[in-house]
Amino acid sequence: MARKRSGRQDAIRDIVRNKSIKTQRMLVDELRTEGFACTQATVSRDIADMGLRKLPEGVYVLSEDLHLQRMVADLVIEVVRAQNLVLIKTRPGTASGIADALDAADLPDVLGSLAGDDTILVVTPSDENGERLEAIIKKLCLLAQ
Amino acid sequence: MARKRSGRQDAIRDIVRNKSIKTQRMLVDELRTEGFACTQATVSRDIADMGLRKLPEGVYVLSEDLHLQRMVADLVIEVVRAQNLVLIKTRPGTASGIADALDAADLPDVLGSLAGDDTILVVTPSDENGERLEAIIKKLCLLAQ
DNA sequence: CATCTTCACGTAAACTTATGCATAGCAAAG
DNA sequence: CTTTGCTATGCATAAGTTTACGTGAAGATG
Repeated sequence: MARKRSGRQDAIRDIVRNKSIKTQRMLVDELRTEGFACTQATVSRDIADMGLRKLPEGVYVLSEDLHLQRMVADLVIEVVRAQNLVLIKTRPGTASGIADALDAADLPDVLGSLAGDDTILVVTPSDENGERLEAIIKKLCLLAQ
Repeated sequence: MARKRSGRQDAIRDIVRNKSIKTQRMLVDELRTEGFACTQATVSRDIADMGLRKLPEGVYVLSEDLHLQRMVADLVIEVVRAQNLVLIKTRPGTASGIADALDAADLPDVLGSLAGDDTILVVTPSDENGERLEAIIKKLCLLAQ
């Protein structure tokens, strides 16, 4: 039975990273499409357990991602992708700091990264992974916190 | 008419700095004791206007104080007071950084501060001001954010 | 087994915050 | 002195979140 719960919480992690979840109701709906039927009350408890945060913009974020979130929102200028490679253009001198935060966030799509002065090259396993990572970073860019 | 509003918002600033306000209802009550009669709806709008933040711990904080808030919560070890002087004991090497944040927050009680390596001396106008400042810092210490 | 305990969960209620609508007060224009 | 327009506000209510309570499943224990 604990299996159901932790599976669901894993799913929540994915969903929150990939979509902009603004209410617990939305999260319930997303979970349902992935085969996890539960109620909003349960999601409320999961959110408390997992320490999810709701930003002033009204979006839920993993607390592990908060640091990355702040750095990206403040310092990233542009994100582009070439197949499985994601290039992140940053403010001068900040690339390695962001790359550290990126590594620390331990995203499943990231194989490794290489930081210059104002550019980070991130290597992902496949084009698909690259696409997902690109989407995640771009989503983070939009949030101010 | 704008006078009423800005007076009230000044009062909110004071209240939020000096007490741990957890709900808009509490804020309405506090305002009422200071002669500002208004409803929760109005407070909700004031909070939005002023950019107040509700921390995960459930306490409202001025957004201007957020930076100070984070530093104090992370780095301050102890706060003591001798009359109008407040001594803040910090982690080694962080005193001047915290002092900067303290100055930047522009608290009404602070005349000036003097930072060593792991200690800050803050001078306030009177014993009363010292007491208030002590309370404010101690309040900030309790919050994790 | 029978009983007890614990844990996850749904339901419904309570609580907290945001908002649509109507209005009062004030100011500028006619 | 009206009319028009704008801002701040209250009221009622919607929207969103948390919580008290009860239930059932899965294990321990005797």
